[in-house]
Amino acid sequence: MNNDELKVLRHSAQHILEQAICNLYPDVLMAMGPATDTGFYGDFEFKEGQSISADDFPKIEEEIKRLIKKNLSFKRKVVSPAEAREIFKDNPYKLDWVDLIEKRGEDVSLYYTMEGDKEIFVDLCAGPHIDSTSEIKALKLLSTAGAYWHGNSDNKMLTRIYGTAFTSKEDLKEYLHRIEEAKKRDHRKLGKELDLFSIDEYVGSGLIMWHPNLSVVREEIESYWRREHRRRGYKYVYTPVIGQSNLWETSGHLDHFADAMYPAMKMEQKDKEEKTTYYVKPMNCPFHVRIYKSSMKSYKDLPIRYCELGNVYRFESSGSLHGMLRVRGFTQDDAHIICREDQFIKEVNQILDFALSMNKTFGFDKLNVYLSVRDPENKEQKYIKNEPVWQLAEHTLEKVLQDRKIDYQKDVGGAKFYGPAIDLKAVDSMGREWQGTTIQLDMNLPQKFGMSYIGEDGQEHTPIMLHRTLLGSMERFVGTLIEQYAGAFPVWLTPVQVKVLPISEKHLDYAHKIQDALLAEDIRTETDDRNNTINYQIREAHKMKIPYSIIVGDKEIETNTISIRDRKKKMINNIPLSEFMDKIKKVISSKSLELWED
RNA sequence: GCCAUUGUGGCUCAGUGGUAGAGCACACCCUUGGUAAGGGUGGGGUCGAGAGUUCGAUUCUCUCCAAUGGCACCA
Repeated sequence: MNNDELKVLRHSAQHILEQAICNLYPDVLMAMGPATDTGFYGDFEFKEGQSISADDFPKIEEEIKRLIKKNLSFKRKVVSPAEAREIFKDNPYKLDWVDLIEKRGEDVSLYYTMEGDKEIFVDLCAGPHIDSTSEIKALKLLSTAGAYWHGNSDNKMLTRIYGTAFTSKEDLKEYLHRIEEAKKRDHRKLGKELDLFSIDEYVGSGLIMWHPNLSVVREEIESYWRREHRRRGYKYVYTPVIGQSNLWETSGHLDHFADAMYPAMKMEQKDKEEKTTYYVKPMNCPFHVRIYKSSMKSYKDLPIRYCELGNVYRFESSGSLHGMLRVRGFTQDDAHIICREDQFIKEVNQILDFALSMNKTFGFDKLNVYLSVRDPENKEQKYIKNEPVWQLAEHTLEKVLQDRKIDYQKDVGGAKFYGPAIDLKAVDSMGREWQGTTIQLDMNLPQKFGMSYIGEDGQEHTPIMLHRTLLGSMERFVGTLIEQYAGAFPVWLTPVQVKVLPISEKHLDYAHKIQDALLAEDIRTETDDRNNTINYQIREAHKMKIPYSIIVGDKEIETNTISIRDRKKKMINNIPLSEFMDKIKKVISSKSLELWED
């Protein structure tokens, strides 16, 4: 059965869910429910005071099974809007749908659930459906959630029930198994197990503390990042974490981004003369603009590429926080490129190349590409006004993608308040998307701050400005990286590259000798000098996903060699240290994703 | 922010209207062990915070905080 057929099956399963719910809870109002890539869901409005949770699933599943066993079929019937309104006169959600369908000029189709030739249930539905519910061999309800009607937070919140269905019990079992496996890769779980990071209630939600282990990973990424930027003509800058209110007024952040900013710090009590207000920065751009403006620029100076690992803080809504992937304080691998109009397309292409190569180094070779454009319904409040420039900007970015023949989707409403963007998103262990790379055209700051350069003609011109991040933020990127590798980092990134395990205490001196020799070559090495059995030490090293364990005992000392067991359980006995050293150095310098190079 | 669920030693989790337990981790002792847990002893928790009901609350109720799954937001 292919995916489309499976979707039809699940859509039919969803109808059965609705019917089961209506049988068990006669006062319920069904709103809507589609099939998804992995299952289906249904949105319901339960009677005031009535709620539903996973505890109710067995009862509902039993009712669903009872219905499925009847070998029900589905019958399509096209009716007039008026007829549909009569049938669903007590259900405002269905009436809402009828209005919508009528407005679109589509047929209003109903699907009757049939027991033999008896109509036992009806729903508004475009179809299609399976021939008989007997095709549904396995069905499971998975979770409940709240969801707004039409996805709009001004509307009422409904109760959503998620479930999935398959054509065989084995497929369902395999699916559930896959979810369990994916959960093991969760960076929050691995973050604890591998002692990588923590979020502390005392410090605050969404604020990450990087433990020593993960700090090593970050340090390696950052030095790689710096080197690559230097090679591509970027200049590093450092800017403050706070800035005065006039900076944020001019930039437009207080008009368009204030919701996400930490509240103002007012200094009037400290000094009655000076009533300055400061804000913690949610973005680095205004600072880079001020650096640009600190001196007169010629057309010959452009493009200028300022880059910074900039710490920004945003007060993200409590419900959106998620481990390291959505946080309130983060370090963007930010850069601003200020260029002439004739340089702009080339710069965008260079950034795209840079982003793809950077992501590839870390094993992200497939990322979902989005062109983020304005939401046409919400143009007025959400975005700065300048219709012709918006259109040109969106068109130009789209053309870059088209010329490169990159597959992309449009993210309508995904544009920043100051301009459209090209966004690359990675997928986490549970299939959720997280944006890393973003390339944004800024149509706001050059004008707002009066940025200029002197052209060949001796006149002042306004430059074009691009914002971009390649990794997104260190937090989000490393979070997805943990999941990508399931905690087993490639050797060049991994916190402890080698663990030396002495068989007994009398081999400790030799173990330290090996450790010192490796440390002298900048290979991150530790010795397990706790008084434990070798089995125990191996187990510990393996649990911590350390790439190479070096085991030393009498045999190794006698022959002046080492024995290795890697984290994939491969064993190499009694080789000279120098031989191993050559190999690991090669693996590190090539940033290999493997443990051994040929 | 909204809906639902959850919150017990560092971690994973059991448990009860009469102020708490297990395993792992940790400390000490014994053991000196060759490729995924050697043995013993011990320390450690105002049961997320506050209020209420009760003779008595970790257990019941309410509020708050945090986490989880979604939705909304953001990017």
